[in-house]
Amino acid sequence: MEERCQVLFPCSSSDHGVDKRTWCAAQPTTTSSLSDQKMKNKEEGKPKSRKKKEREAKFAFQTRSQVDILDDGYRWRKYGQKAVKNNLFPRSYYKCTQEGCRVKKQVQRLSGDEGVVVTTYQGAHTHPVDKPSDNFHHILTQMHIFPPF
DNA sequence: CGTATTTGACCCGCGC
DNA sequence: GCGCGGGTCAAATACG
Repeated sequence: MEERCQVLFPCSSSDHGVDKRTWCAAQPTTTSSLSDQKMKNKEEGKPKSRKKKEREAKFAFQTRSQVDILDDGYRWRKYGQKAVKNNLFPRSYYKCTQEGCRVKKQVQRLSGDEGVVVTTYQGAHTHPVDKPSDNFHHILTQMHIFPPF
């Protein structure tokens, strides 16, 4: 099956006032220190390990595809799904199954444009891709993005 | 039986 | 201070 994913446009700040600016949050600003550590343990307050939490590079792009999950060659494990406001379709959260690789990605299908899927990547992989996908590489090329993917 | 997905609970930052 | 919106965990379930 060849899911033809046509990249529409990356999330650039040079918008024309479209309602797609919410995805451009790739700013390294210390927006908020995510508590990626154990948050469940409220018993232990461990006030340590409070370092600067610089945000990982995050970039998003939209594609026109029939399937939500684009095959970029990596293996992802779904760890969450939440419904966002102003969107009829839920947003899916994925994590790279590679050990030590904390790359996250979220997929969101736009309501209104059912064929449009927004994919947001966060972080860089520590391991090379095992199953290269020419399709995904083509998308990155169109976006002028060439990370160590 | 091991691994991935599902799904509700939980947590946190922010706006009011 | 509280409620909302968004992000993550983890137990249960599905699937090979």
